Amino acid sequence: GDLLDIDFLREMSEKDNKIKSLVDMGFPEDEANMAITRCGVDAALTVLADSVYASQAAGDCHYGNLSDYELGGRKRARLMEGSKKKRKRYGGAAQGNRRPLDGSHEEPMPLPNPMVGFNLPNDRLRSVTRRLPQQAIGPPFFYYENVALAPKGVWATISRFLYDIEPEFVDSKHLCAAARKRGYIHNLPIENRFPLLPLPPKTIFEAFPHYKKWWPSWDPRRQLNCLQTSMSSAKLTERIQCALASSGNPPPKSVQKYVMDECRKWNLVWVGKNKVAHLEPDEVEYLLGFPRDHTRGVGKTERFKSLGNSFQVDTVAYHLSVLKDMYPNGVNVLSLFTGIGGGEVALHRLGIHMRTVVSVEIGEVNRRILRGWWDQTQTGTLIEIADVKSLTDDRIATFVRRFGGFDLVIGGSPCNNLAGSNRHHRDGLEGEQSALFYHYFRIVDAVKSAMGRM
DNA sequence: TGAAAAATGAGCAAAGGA
DNA sequence: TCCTTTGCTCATTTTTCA
Repeated sequence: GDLLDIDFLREMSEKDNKIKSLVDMGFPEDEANMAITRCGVDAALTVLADSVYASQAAGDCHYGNLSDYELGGRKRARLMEGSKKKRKRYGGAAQGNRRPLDGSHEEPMPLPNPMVGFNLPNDRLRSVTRRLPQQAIGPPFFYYENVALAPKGVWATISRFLYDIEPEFVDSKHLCAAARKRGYIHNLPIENRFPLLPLPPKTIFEAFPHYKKWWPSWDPRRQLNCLQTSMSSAKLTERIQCALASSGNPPPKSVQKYVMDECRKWNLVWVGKNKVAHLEPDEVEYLLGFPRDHTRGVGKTERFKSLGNSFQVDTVAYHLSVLKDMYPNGVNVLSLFTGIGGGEVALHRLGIHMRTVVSVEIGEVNRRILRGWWDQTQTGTLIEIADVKSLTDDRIATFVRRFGGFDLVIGGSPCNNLAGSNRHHRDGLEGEQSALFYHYFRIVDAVKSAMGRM
């Protein structure tokens, strides 16, 4: 009796959680409920989401808020088709299978080595050609970004929702002095890209010549690791200084290993005899391609957090450069999860005029930073929205009518639940913040269909 | 082919400071 | 009191190396 009750309660709370997640993804509650009834409470969220779409495509959702989720006839067929095709290709279990179709059952998405994307500046040799799937071709152009090293299956799911486009994985260490392994899914042409000038320094010493003075010969680093959202404490600097001071020169291998491990983990640089320190905010701004003092005026910790979450501007600008010739009169941009405006800075540095930017960003500090930069550098219109969930399909249609459509939908959705350094809630694409990816998809699709009606 | 090393947009509670 | 900083958490995946 007790066991049964516990099982029952577990199932109920599991069901509540799944419904909440699906609602967070932008599905109506009753359709989420139906999908769970069809597929079972243990089905993975991706399966449930597919099921809702398949059901909508089949036209059997005679209830619920149709207007928000209405899809054109062609698109319905496409979504259902894609759903079937994928199920076959991935050899996944049919809906209703009690075993969840989680990442472990997805087709692997191998990361390229070296991680150079489709091509790099001044490297025509390695350039590849690609054919976009028919349903991926714009308008609008869109550009999506997230961490490359996500849990298994995440990129397969993201790619499946974003019209089966193959991700472009790029490590920004090929364009600047710091690593940044990211995946980009976009429907932009990849021929005739050009980089921002001047080309950024690609080594630590080129970026910060004065560090050469104290750099020991046994520290082989020439580039930095990924710039993250938090910095090491002063105590670590002290511990390293003590360890080095109480050993010879050069220090024994064991001390070298301890120091190098910490230096790599925290991106420490040599600023004095036996003295390492973390980077300063203006150095991170520089490495990421932002103008000096872009994030100035907020607390140091806030600056590191916002910068750690942002684009590497040179990398993104290289991909966006193809827009310059296409839009000599400027672009209308829908910017989701804008952060401190890496995409906007990239367009500006490319010399692409932004007539309008509709920006969605939850962080008040980030909105303030973007507004400050915009008012100083731009002549176009900036509309700031806080919550992606409040950007309904109706509002999107209104914006599309008002501005004559969006030329670019750009954004990187939250990586909190995907990032390797998250020890607490690395729950994948279904995690609380990372599930906002589904809003990115919803909004791109809403822009697509609103523009199709123009 | 396997084990070990390295890398990674993080998050929490508690201490510290204005 | 509220906000910022610090120490600790020890996961997952890919790459390197024997």
